[in-house]
Amino acid sequence: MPSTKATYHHGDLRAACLSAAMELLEESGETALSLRAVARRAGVSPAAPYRHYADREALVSAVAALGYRELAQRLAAAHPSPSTPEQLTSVAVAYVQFALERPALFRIMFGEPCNRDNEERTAATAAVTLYLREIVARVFPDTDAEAMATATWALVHGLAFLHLDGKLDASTPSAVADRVTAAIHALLSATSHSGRASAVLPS
Amino acid sequence: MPSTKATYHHGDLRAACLSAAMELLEESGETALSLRAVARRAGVSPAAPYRHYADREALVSAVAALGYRELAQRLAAAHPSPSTPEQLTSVAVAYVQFALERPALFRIMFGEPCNRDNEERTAATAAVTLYLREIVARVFPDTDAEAMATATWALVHGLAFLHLDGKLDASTPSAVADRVTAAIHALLSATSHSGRASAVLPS
DNA sequence: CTAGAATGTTAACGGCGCTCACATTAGCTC
DNA sequence: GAGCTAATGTGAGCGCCGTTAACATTCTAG
Repeated sequence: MPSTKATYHHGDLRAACLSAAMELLEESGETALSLRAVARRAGVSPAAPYRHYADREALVSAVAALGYRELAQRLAAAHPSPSTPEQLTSVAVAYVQFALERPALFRIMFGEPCNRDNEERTAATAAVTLYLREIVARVFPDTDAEAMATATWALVHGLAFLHLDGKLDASTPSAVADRVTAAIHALLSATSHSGRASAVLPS
Repeated sequence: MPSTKATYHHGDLRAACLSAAMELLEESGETALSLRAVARRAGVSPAAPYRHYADREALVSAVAALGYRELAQRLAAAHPSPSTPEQLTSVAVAYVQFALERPALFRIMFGEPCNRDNEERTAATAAVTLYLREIVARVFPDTDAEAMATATWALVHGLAFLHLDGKLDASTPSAVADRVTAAIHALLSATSHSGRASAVLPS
């Protein structure tokens, strides 16, 4: 018998709402997250979550924060501490795959008009930023770390969104991986050739 | 007296809905587009738009398509036919500024789970894709045009979204422009293995 | 002129976010 | 343990939303 049930008080509804929300996001591919659905899933009345989350935005921010942590895990799993462009590329592929495998979560993390002053959320994104900057500084030691980190994040983030929106074909994971790799490679090799804009060098 | 009013039939409700939607998007910075609000703005009953749009998605797609056209105009205004990295950068800045000046529209264009098979929408994005590839092929003649076009679009698109979501500071337009420029230059001057990163672009 | 297509209105359904009054319980104090 | 208080749940209800169905008005073709 589950000790957390059959009682008027739920036990830990706050956490239960969070995992219910995660479940719903995994199941229903693209539909928006509804507080009432979360309450239903948690086996609780529609008003109950409001004891733990000020409003829908608060729940969404908590979900997003959790999403950032899971994304960080996923990236670290792709490569613990990349130090070459190839390794960085594998991290980039992992980023895009995360977005494609969990589109609803990714959209909540980045797609919604967000609450800037939610501390949990900003803290989680700050962690991602830091992690990324560290990696970039290691892979490209002789560049402006901040600008380079911004650029790579934006590049990868943009690739994720364009695939997510169907602007780029995302039918098979390997095709996506190839495209991401090709895009990064193209950008990184652009300079050596176009150091002077008018110089057309043989490839 | 306005000839288009005071009659039972509206005249051109389809177009009126579109422009009403645009107005609402400009006014209410970030709130979602509601079909009922559009109907109110057009001075018509809540059910009337359904004679011209199958559902909310259809209206949203039409708005998005119009947004793509306006974005294309805006990019062309930044530079009619860029052929150097600097000129391309100015187009990139225009892209990000468009996103920041019209966040609600931009979110509708890219942020919503979109209807892949809406022809108007796909046609408009195809136009953007083509335009971009053409530019990129001109600026970087000796690279794989498709990969490079994908990469630059993703980079710029990612920059736009990260600013939009507050992941990057977007308080002043000039700061944004500087960051975009710096990011692009950082990427273009980053050479992985072949070392020399200091070969910056001719200014 | 008239029939029917096109385009509008009104009313209604269910789902949503959210609030308020109320019920139940947990935990602290004595 | 008994009793008070705060925390946490329920239920009813508000207004908004998307959407549909039945009905009204107007345009247009024959």
